[in-house]
Amino acid sequence: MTEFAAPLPTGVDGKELTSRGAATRARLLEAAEQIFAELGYHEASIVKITEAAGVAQGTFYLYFSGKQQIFDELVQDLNRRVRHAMAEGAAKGKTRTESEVLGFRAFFEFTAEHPALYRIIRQAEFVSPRSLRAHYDAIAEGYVDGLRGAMRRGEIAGADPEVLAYALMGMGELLGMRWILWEGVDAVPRKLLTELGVLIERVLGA
Amino acid sequence: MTEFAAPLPTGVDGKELTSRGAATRARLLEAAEQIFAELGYHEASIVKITEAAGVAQGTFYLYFSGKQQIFDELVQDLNRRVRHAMAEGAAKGKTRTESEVLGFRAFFEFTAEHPALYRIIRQAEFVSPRSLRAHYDAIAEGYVDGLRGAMRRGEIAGADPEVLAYALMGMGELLGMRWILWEGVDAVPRKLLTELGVLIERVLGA
Amino acid sequence: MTEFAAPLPTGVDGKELTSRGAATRARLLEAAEQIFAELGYHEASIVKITEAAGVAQGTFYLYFSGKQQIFDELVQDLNRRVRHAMAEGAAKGKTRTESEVLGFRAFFEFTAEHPALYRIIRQAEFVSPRSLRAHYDAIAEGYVDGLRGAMRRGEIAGADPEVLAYALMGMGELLGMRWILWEGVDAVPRKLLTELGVLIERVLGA
Amino acid sequence: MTEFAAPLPTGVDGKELTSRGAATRARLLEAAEQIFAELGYHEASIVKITEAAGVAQGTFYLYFSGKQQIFDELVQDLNRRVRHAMAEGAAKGKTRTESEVLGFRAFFEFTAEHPALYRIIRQAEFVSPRSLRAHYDAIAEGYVDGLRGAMRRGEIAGADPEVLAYALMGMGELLGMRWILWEGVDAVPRKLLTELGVLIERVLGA
DNA sequence: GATGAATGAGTGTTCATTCAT
DNA sequence: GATGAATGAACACTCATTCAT
Repeated sequence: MTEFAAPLPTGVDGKELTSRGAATRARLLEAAEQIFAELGYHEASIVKITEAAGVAQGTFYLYFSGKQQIFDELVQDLNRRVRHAMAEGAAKGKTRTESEVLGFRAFFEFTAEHPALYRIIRQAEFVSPRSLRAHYDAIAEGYVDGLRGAMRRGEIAGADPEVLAYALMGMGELLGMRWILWEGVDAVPRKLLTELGVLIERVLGA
Repeated sequence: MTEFAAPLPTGVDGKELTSRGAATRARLLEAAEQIFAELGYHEASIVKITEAAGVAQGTFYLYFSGKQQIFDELVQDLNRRVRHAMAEGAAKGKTRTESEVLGFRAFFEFTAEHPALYRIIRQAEFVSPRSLRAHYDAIAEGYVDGLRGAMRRGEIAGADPEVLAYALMGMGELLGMRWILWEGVDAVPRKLLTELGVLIERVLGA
Repeated sequence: MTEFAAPLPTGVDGKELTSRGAATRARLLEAAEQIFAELGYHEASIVKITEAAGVAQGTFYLYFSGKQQIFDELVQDLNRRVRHAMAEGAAKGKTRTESEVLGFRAFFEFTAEHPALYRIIRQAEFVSPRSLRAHYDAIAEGYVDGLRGAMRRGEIAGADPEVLAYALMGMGELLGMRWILWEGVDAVPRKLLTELGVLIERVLGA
Repeated sequence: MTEFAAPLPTGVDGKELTSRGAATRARLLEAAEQIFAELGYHEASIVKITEAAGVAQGTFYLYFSGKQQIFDELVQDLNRRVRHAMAEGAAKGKTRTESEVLGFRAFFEFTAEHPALYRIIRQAEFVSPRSLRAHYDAIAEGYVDGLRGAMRRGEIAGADPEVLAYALMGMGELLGMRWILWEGVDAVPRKLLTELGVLIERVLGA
């Protein structure tokens, strides 16, 4: 599980921080997450972020080298959280196949429960293409092995596992956008979860 | 087919245009499409668009009320084109089921063949949420009836047809992003098309 | 004399200007000259320049790509003016030797009569070293030939003509700084001019 | 020789320093000299100076009241060093006239051997005009008496001794800039030194 | 119909300086 | 004596939009 741990926070000069500094940095990160999710990358501004964090503008640059960097850090953070949630979901499965289904259900539930966070990701296409690709690839990678094993054992139908992974992520994202984000609901509707479970199973050919 | 026709072009004051005016407007629209696709909404600027169109800055505001409006118009245009392509694709199917599969394959092929255009759409989330939702809904709507009919006749498995439609669009988009946009290929790889066909059939339970 | 002519003014995009545009550009250049001379490069700011020119900040960037560029242009302009003044001074000499002396006296008189302008040059060492070197070299170059000829004819004593040119410029500059700039006088004191004439003749060994 | 000694170092509050404090202050001064010479006054920043000195930012203000003050102190220090070098140079002369020539050669050699330091001086025009004038005046003053005496004895030609002093400094500076700084050489080229010796003698009319 | 000069609010970022610890 | 977090005013620069010609 250490693979999901965030690196030690440092100042922009790479030096370790006092607890006061670490707290300020965390406040900025939190504020940025909220502002980016609400306003989008471009409408978000350093002023708005620092105001939300309750610090002066200059303070921002003590901890982040710029707007892009804090965005990238947010994407990485999000990535760690998604993968953590997926691993936890998969762990609940009793059979291997169940694990695959539950893993992707966890992915969906995460995007569904943090729709605001997921809006951040979709911005990355123009802001930081590398981050975007790294994000999807990291999730897919964590899945490909499990899928390959399940195929070998004949538990799920054959297909290119990477294609499968991306297809499932795509499904999850658009479904989350349509029924969670646009509908403005807080909880994932039970009916949608059922529908989704069925679709995942169909795609996997389980 | 009239449903896919664009409205008559007018000036920003709503008046009809001379043929010279209509030509200028068209040049601006074309230039905007290219610039938005290449640079994204925010990096695109009116100067760049007017330069690409070979007109002065002020000319832009003779035909469009602002940056947002031309973006919205582009999204609507794109929407008409996608739906047109899907209808043509579906028309090639001999059975109803084949039509459904071919329709979505056409959707995917369109996004795959115009990856640059599709980048425009994904920007809309923060730029013009209404346009984004209208876009996806228009596509889904055109599909729901066909799916419902196929279900009634037992040709495909039961499921909420709107969920199905969004799931398929999500699949198509992420697959296109991963293998067309990121891979930088011009043509859709045959292998991917086969994989996709299989996945669509599985999702439809056909 | 065409060698001292300034290039046609254009916008930052390289396009020719209307007379209105050319006038604005000239006002900015004038304002910049005054502000740089008064405040120095670093204390000078675009706001101050545009305020002095009576235009909005954005207008500045219609004609100049930045602070450095307008500075460089000012240095080049100054260079043309100095060389023009020197050529005119030299032209008044009846003998070749007299020409050399008068040429350098003209250099000194120019720095003395435009002390503010000359402060701009001395800033260039850190701001735009290329400009600085180009400036001194252009002046020296214009002189070396004359000096070489005079030496050949035995009118002045032998020495490396480039060394001679730089030595004379250095003399002129520090004398101007000390007695014109620091003394705050408007006209060149007659006594200083006499002293200088003597020193030039001595250095030249005339 | 006590005239060239630096005053006792104190903190910004005027209090005497412990040896630890004096050491820190010295490290800062050294770092500042290097940073100013390399980067110029404006590009130099307190952060860079304190980093180079290996102390925290706040420490700077324990010993100096600000950026200007440390700059002024550096200029004064430089002044003491130049004058010391000139006095040593002059002392080597066997006759009075030789002393004058050697004194100015020492001035030139100093600027030539410490070109980086001399860049600091030329910045002072806008940063600290008083320091600049004080610097040149102190050097000139130390020379005027000697020149006057030599004139009275008919060893050198008549001229305003202050004008003479400034003229020589100007020559030396520009020659140093052109052939040492721009040429990037470490040692003073022998040929230049010879040329310079000749020019000094000519100017002095010796 | 078209131009292009002009605007000004807004951006991200820097840095000398202060101060609680 | 030393630290380093925090400040905030200032800066260079961009760009959607307006308008006189």
